[in-house]
Amino acid sequence: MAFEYEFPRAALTVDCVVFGLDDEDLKVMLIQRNLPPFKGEWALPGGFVHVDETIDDAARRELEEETGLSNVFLEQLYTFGQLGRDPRERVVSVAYYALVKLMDHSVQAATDAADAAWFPVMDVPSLAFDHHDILDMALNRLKGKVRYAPIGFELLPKRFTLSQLQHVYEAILESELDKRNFRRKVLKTGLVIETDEVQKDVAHRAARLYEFDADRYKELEDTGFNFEV
Amino acid sequence: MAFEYEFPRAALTVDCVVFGLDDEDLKVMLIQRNLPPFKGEWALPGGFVHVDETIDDAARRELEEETGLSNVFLEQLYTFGQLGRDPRERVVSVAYYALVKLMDHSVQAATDAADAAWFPVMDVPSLAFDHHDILDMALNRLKGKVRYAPIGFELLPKRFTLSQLQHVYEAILESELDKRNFRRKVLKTGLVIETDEVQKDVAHRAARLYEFDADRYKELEDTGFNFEV
DNA sequence: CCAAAAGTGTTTCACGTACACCCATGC
DNA sequence: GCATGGGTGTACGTGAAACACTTTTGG
Repeated sequence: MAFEYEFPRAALTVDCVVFGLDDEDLKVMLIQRNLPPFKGEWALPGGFVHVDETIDDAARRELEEETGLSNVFLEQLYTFGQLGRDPRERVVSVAYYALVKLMDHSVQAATDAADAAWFPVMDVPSLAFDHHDILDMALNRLKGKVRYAPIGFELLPKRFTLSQLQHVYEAILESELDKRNFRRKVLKTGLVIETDEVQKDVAHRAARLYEFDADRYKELEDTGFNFEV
Repeated sequence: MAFEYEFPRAALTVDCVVFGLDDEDLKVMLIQRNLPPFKGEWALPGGFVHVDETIDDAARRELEEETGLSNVFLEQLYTFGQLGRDPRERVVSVAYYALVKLMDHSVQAATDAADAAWFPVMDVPSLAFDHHDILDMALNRLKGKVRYAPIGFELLPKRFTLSQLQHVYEAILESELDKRNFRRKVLKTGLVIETDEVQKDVAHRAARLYEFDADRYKELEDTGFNFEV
């Protein structure tokens, strides 16, 4: 007990909503708490912000510590400061959401922490604290942002088929899209480049693989451009 | 010095970017600091979050204390936690942006705090802390959000002319809009209702006054609707 | 040869956009 | 009567949406 202040201070934490796409389902990573409060319940990964690290750094550190994930898309979501959201004391939490490429690393590798697991976002268990509110807001942000920013790619491996990309959008937006219209629209943006590689080991006609052209997106962004799906 | 913690804690503050529309210009309210650090420089209104109030409440309280404004549109913007953003110690600030109806209360009434003043957003003085970053982000948020949410009305009195509404959009988006197309599009949303009142004391043909239909917006919102201008 | 997903064009309709003139009012 | 902003309609082109069949590959 060595740090003293003139006025009482809230504790500052980060919580991360980590999304991944597994087959057709949008999933979120949860960890089972092994400490009170809410011991044994599922919660978003997160923890305290150190006084000598930025909030972004804290989010990345906690993510790596608790789930082994690094080098992921991570963006600040909202700061939750309701009274009583933590039963112990006043805790203000800066929430982030992350998008990870589940198809690269298998789900296994990403969840070797025994108490971490992926849940379909449409079927999550009861959550600790106000983490349901945080998850809801993250889902809404994702649904909104995916329509005007090219973040869908963050859920896919570097090379992907257009059908995979379409499934990303369908999973996030919870609606079916027309294949021909989707392909035409995506290709017209000029932001996906065709490679000369095709799928392997599939029991049907192999689809062509594409890559997202991040450089071109940066150019277009400057000239006031809007990715739209 | 009565409050002790096991680990050092950041101080938590709120900062408010208050927008108003004065004639044709989008303006932001700044206050001149009378305490170090940055004494004498302009800054966003803000202050410390009390341990027993929510962050939203803190923002409203600071806004009222420092500028006399209450009952305004207020929304959380982003949380700024860079190291060194406050030279004294680690301070994390939750930024908000507010939209006020400048035409109701005259500018005078809103700025009777002697050290508060409105500046055109395109011509603000040098600001304390990282407040330029906060202002930039607030402007970008406003530009984005005004396109899909009916928040432009928050800058106008309850009853307004369609030309006033158009000026709101032109000021925020920094572009000129076609009068006929704008009126058609706005009226087609069904979210502005014609009153039987017209302007008074104008040196030309008096324009009809309209009101925003908040009830109808709530209905439409539920059925998945998007205000678009 | 069958199953499974890849890949491909056209038509239709709604909406965005560009554009110019008369009207009402106060001074 | 003139200056000032209020108010109105149409034509054109682009883009969104709906829609079905052939192709390729592995088993």
